[in-house]
Amino acid sequence: MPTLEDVSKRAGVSTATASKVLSNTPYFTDETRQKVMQAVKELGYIPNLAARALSTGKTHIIAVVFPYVYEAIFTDPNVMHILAGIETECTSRGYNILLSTPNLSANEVDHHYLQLIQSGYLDGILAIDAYPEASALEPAQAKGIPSVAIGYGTTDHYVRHNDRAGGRAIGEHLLALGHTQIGIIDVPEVMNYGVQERLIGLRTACVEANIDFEALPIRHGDWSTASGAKCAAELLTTHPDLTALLCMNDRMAMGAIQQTREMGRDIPGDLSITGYDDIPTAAFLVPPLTTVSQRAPEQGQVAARMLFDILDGGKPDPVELPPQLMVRQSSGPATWPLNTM
Amino acid sequence: MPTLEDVSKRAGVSTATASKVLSNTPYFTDETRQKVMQAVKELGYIPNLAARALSTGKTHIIAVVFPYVYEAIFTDPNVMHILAGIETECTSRGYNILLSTPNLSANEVDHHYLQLIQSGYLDGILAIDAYPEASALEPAQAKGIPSVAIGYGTTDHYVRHNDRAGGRAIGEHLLALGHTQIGIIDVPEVMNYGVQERLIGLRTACVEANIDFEALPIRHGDWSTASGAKCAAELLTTHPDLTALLCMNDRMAMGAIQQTREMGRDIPGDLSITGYDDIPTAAFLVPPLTTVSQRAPEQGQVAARMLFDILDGGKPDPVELPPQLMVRQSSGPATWPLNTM
DNA sequence: ATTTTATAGTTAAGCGGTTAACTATATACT
DNA sequence: AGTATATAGTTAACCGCTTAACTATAAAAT
Repeated sequence: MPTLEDVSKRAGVSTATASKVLSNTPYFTDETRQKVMQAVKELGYIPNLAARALSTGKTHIIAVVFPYVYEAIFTDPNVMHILAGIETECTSRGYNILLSTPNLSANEVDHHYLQLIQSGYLDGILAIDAYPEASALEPAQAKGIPSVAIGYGTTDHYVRHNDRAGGRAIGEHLLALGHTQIGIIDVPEVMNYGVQERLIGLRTACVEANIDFEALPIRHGDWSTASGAKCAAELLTTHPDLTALLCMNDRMAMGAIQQTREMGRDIPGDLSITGYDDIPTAAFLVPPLTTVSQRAPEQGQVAARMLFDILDGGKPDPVELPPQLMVRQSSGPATWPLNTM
Repeated sequence: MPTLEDVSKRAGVSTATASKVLSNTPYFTDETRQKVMQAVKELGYIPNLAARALSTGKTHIIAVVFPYVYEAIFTDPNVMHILAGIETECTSRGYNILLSTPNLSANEVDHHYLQLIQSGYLDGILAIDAYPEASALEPAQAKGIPSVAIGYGTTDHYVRHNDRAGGRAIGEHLLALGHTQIGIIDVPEVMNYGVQERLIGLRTACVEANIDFEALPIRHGDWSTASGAKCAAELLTTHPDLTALLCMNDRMAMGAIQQTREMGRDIPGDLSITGYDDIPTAAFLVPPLTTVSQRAPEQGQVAARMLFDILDGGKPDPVELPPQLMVRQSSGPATWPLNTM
């Protein structure tokens, strides 16, 4: 691997000149520039990033951190879409992405992760923080490393989906269609902070429509399709008068759809079903699923931009992305009195 | 940020001693070790990785490369599972993962990617190579950077799913159930090399069972659920005598299942449907989908181990992971003569 | 008593860039 | 003519860590 010294020797200049020419510093004759460039080309010179990093203190690496708070995070469509958004932005800026998956679930903090953060290897950090309590960014902030949280972190800088508005939007949608008997399929409180926010938004929508939110039947799944089917079965059996099922993610909604059809009820004729997330499959289900998009790729992009802004010395304000209601065919007007079996 | 020099001063030793103590070099008194460790702890010293990298030539970073050969690669469950497998192995060895998504689709090679490869920032490369023609590893190999391909690359070192055996296995499964009229839903040749291999395996199974493979009706989808439904509709309309649909991925199989039910036919009573990949949802579909697992996490893990073996000076042999047939309820005995609508 | 060997530590030379500080010349300004 | 300024390039220190080569002492071997 040729070094800057090789280049400078071949070009007949000092390493300082070679270095400066390569970084487009002014005050060099075209001739000198040509000589250096020529040498670079002939030798196939590529700067050594470790040396540059040591010298400048900048690595052009940013870490994307997603804590192992739950299994299968690598296949969570939301998380991966966020990652895709980050990737787009970073690549276009010439930054590299380093993946880190610290184990925050244990009592002790992940040692390897702490080392990495303080190693000077990272120009900045983007963390997917699901809860304020288990923030991956606290140690980073303590060390003054520029960082942006995606979700419910405790940093000054964050971008998140407005779950409260999302819950309210989907609620208002169903209420506007005349639904008053709505069954809810969510997940246990500990599994997601955003879901709690959505429930608050949903309650607001109910209050404004004079519906008793507390009276709505609710079941806790675990995000999986299977649990959605199970919860739907329970809800429809114990509350045959329900005209809608509101699910906190699309996969559980898929399960609910299957289960509902299994029980011989038409969607949306007899029952409306809504999801959350707008996963790619949602639009292709039969019937296509009414859901809420969290605009995950945008979250990633916005977070990355925010981080670059900080690196440039800016002080960007937090961003709350409004939800995007995707009305499709799985929700329709409430039919009342219900045409039960 | 405290440096080694700070540590050595505080401990009253030379930086060499401090450095060696930290790397467990022999020939030091316990007293000296204690002094150094004490200083490290008091100062909260963390080695600067850029400096270490410059000095040792090792960064402990390996790049995971997935070319942008098709859209939505970040949500391809197989790719993400491979990534998860890699992550597990790398984390346990104290290596960091740098994500790279070069654009190989254009005529020119990705410049940023080439720079990265030759920058000395990478100890090794793991690439997901879908085709021998568009290998992300060629430039890396040219520079002598340790690299392992996952899929159909051109490197000495690779790990791949045995698609041929997989195609054969799923074929033999259907044939053993008595199916002879099998409709195939695959994707255009250019979209995936592995699929071509599966078809070869399938043909072998047919030949051995005295079935004319060439006569089997086939439709090309695009991996999506919607395309699966469309192809299924076409096949079942033009060939009402089909008793099975063999799909080249699970998502198309999902579409096929929906479409088939829409058309009033029972699965597996009237028609067997199989997928490929064994995505997480596959087991929870109604009916649960018979499919083939590519064992993606294992591919990732094996590839990572292989790379570490190379880094340790080894010369590991390529690995072909045998397919894992997941027989579930979407496939059953062929019923003949067919009970058509 | 002298040479080996093992133990315990230090000095200083890299690794490959960047950049502040400096030198040197040509041009422009009083 | 003398000073300021713009232009063009060099020297050498520095970033923080590793490690080969060296010094120095004590214990073991000859």
